[in-house]
Amino acid sequence: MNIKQFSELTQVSAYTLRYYEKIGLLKQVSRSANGHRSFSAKDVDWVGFIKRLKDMGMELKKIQQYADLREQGESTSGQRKQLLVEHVLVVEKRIKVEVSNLEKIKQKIQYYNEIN
Amino acid sequence: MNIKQFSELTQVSAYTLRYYEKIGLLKQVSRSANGHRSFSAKDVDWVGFIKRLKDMGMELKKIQQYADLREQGESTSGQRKQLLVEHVLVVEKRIKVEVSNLEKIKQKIQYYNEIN
DNA sequence: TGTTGACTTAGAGTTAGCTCTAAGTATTAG
DNA sequence: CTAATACTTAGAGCTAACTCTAAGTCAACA
Repeated sequence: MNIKQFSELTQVSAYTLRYYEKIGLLKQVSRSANGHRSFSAKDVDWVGFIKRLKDMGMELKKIQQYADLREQGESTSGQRKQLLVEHVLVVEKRIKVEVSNLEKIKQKIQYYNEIN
Repeated sequence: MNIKQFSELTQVSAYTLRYYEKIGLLKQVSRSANGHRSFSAKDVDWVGFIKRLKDMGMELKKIQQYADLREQGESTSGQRKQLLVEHVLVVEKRIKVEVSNLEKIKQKIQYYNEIN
């Protein structure tokens, strides 16, 4: 699959895909005879996972660490798990803050309702 | 209260406070005889509110709109309420996504637990 | 009296994460 | 054969939200 098709499938722009490769998020992307990138189904999964981590607010640098570990093979699965466990804690904390912010803002809205 | 004291109280740097004034988040900050900014208790509340909106992921541009309405007086309270109501929906949606992301990532962690 | 330190302004620099441009090569369609 | 299209690279440009610098004013203290 060339970069255009892959871009459409993953909903990540070709610019961004090249950038991800440059910063080490996408490793060893294979090339066809003419030197063009050739993406696999595995790459689709991996980019999907990157997107999820990003959506959870993980910085690209952290994701890159995960990518490095992943490249080193099975022996690093404990470390990768650890990265995820830590980030889960971050997100759980964040959700709590968001819920509490919501409460406060809803009180303010309630106040606006009362003055009208 | 001068900018240094206000900065410490609100935990917002003096740089950022001047920037907020420049982009219209802080309106009509009063000045003392020597031309220095002089902040009030009301300003403390307002910056606290800005911080909460920011923490809820509201962009400074949106907060600026709120600040504009606020400056125009009581007659705009309906519009300000509307801004908040809309943002509450955004945050509620976001929380749902985060909860679902958490679930997926926890499954992955579970998988890591099983292979060890 | 001089120097320290808090303030003022306009505008430049920083960071993350893209997004785009320029210049060039290779394949495909008419 | 020519034109359009898809790709390649290095590196510049963009946006949000700061963060800092430079140059200057002014009050207080030794």
